Amino acid sequence: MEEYNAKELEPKWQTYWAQNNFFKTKMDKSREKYYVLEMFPYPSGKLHMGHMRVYSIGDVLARFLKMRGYNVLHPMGWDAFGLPAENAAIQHGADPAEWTASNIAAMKEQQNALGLSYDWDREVTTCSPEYYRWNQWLFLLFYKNGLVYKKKAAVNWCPSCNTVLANEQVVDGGCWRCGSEVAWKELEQWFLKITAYADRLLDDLKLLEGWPERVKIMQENWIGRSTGTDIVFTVKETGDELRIFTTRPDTLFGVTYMVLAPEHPLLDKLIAGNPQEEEVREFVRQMRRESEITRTSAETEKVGLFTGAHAINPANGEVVPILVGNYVLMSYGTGAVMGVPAHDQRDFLFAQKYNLDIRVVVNSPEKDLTAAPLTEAYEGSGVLVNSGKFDGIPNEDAMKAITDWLVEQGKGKYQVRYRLRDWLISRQRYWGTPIPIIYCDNCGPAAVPEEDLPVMLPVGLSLTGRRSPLVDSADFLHTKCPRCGGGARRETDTMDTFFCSSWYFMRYADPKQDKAPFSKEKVDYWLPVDQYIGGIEHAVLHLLYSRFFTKFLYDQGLVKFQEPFQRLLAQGMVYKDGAKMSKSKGNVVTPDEIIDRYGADTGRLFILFAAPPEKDLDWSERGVEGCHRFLRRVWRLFIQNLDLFDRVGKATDKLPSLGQEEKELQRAMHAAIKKINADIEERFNFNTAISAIMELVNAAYSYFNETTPERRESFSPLLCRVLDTIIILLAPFAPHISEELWHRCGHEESVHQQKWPDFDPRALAVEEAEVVIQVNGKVRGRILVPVDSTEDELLERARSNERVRPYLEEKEIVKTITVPGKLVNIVVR
RNA sequence: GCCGAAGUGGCGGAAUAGGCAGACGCACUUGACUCAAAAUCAAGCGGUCUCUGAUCGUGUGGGUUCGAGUCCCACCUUCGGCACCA
Repeated sequence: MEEYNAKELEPKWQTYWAQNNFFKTKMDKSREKYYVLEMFPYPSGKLHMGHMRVYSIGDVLARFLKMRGYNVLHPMGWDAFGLPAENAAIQHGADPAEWTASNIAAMKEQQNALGLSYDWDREVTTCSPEYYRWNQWLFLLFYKNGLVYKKKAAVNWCPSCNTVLANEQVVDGGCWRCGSEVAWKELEQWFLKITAYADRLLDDLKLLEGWPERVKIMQENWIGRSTGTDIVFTVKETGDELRIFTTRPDTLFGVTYMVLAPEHPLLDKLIAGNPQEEEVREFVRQMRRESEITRTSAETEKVGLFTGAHAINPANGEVVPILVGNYVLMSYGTGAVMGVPAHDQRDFLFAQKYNLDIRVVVNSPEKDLTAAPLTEAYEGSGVLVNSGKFDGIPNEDAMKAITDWLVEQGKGKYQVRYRLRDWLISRQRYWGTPIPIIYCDNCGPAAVPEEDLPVMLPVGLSLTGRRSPLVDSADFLHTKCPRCGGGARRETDTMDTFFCSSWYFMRYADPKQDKAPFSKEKVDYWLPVDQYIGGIEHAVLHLLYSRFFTKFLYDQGLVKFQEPFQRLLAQGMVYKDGAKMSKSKGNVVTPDEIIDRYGADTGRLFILFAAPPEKDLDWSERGVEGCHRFLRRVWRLFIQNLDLFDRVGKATDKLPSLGQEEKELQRAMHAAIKKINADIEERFNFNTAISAIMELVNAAYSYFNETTPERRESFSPLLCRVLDTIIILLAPFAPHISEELWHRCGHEESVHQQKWPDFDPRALAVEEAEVVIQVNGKVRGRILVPVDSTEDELLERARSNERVRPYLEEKEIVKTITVPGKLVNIVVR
């Protein structure tokens, strides 16, 4: 018998699909669309198992939905700007553009070898001028709307990548890409005002019903909204206003000191001429050397220094010392805080250390806190004391009462603050989208006029690794001022690559458009993405930025949707031997190896069968072999029974009425269809969908073992239907073997163009069902009963069952519970 | 410390609305075929015991219920996120 040979048949069908333009997608307003998207990769040149997993998931969905009748958009592209290309250039003298292009070609070949159903006509490559031109266009749109600004700020600097990083790109104090410890640098940088959208980014998380809860919570934490009050204190010595933010305005009368961030603008003036001046200056210098990350880590001890100045509490006129402290951040709130040691544990420890006053202003309902010195801060609720006219008010009410009172006097206002900071988008690197800004000594910074876009990234520069070659490229640097026409120079910073990936999913709708980023009509039809699939590592990077872009484009009237991704699937990681695959551990298995040894179908099947998509997966060579064995088993089932298919059409009209075995097989088929539909559509549980196909194949084998060839021949139309259905059900998971067997069975057109089957509830209906009999909740017997039995009949049969009877003897039946068609429970005493 | 997810056979995992715990697969055991092996096919496969049956069993301890892997309370362990955000 002919053996299953994946190596031979897989390339054959890949070519067939490509030549017949199987995966080309056209806009068709008469049909319902479905947009399936996997996060596009960085073209590193090599596909790893994580890629294989995410693409396999997406491909099953795309193929399944296509067979369900949707007009499916399933594109692929390249997040092609970024550091590795540039580093390869520095280390091996490669040309970043060529290096990237050859990596793309290599990866695309691997993707095609996996049998992925992409519409390659829509391929998007972010490092091509046709794409990054629209990055620049969008940058200018943000700029015109006041959402891009340049400011000098202390920013995260990765010494190894030689560039700045956004807050989201600092992970545990290190660079997200290379892990190097991030330093602190004062630089003038471009920022995107994502904080202007903080509220909407937070509130609209509620709309994302198809997102995993954990991702939404991560974004919520990252945005970190707190509502409170801004309160204005007065500096006693200078009369300056000192503004702080607090979420506990009810404790205002308990303030015993104030603390400023080392970078606070008032500090210089406050210490001038004081005995503490030099000491404070030294402290500030020291703080500026440390990054915000190390300075504010939980392990770092709080340090404070008296400035010599004092503040006047607007509530009671009290004079309290002003300190400077390492733990106060200039980048959050106003860069200054009030200290209430009695009601904040951090303040309490700080006050103990520096011997500052501790005054109770919220009394505990359980214990009078004013009686003895506190041993820890009281952060709970209670009634106000030592708070003038607010004494006796519950502290929750006092928050509003005190704030209202401050507002009346012009000493405060309600305020909402966020942990989220503006997105730093400039990078001091070469391989990225040039920021379209021109600096003129006479006119200042100016936007590059739209008709001059794209600002081309020059090629053929030599890269030294010391600094961006754009800085040294006279051709690039020197230009004319768009306002006065005089000599001017270009911005040499490029954009963070996350800028590119924040809208690429819209470009797929209209990838060749050269008048705009995309045509409204096409984006209106295809977007939003119905199902997005990717790694959890982008929970607050790409996924937050893309939501921000979408909301901005919505405000500009360019798109009609406010959220880019309807449903999100965060797929788990691929492990082997309990550890992440890595070269150093020597536990790497590559998609290439698997395709070579077993074929793409086996690899896809294993990766989908071994675990549900959102869970981590442990790679198992034995498991892969098991899946390969299953495909061979399917292969044999068909190849050995091809003669059945020859008879189709001849005997259809005189099919004898079905025997018990045929009915069972038919029921097994409909049960499998029902389960698989639910598993794919509602739950993404591909692992159980595949096990349902296995069960159906097992049922078919059982039938073939139990019946004679003559009998099978007389039922061949039914058997053909069952076998056809097996191929169709298998097609999204293992597309090549399915196509091969489909054609071998005598079909002309592709299996992937078949209509997906629906189950027939009538075929699923059974005449008799097995019912479990319990006595006091324990299974004591099973009976086969007609499904239309009444409750009384059921009970009677249960009671008289010989296995059950002994448990009922000399007992009183207290109660019975029946679940129709399933179970009877008799409660006895 | 705070927030979240998870904990089921030797292993990956299943049990979708509180109703037969362990589907499907792997590994293993036995048998058939074979000179033999591989492949394939068939059967078995949670623990314990007095083994045609009984009993225990879903991280631990309690609870709700006729009935709990599933719901509630407390705890343990593992993983992930946040971590002086005022």
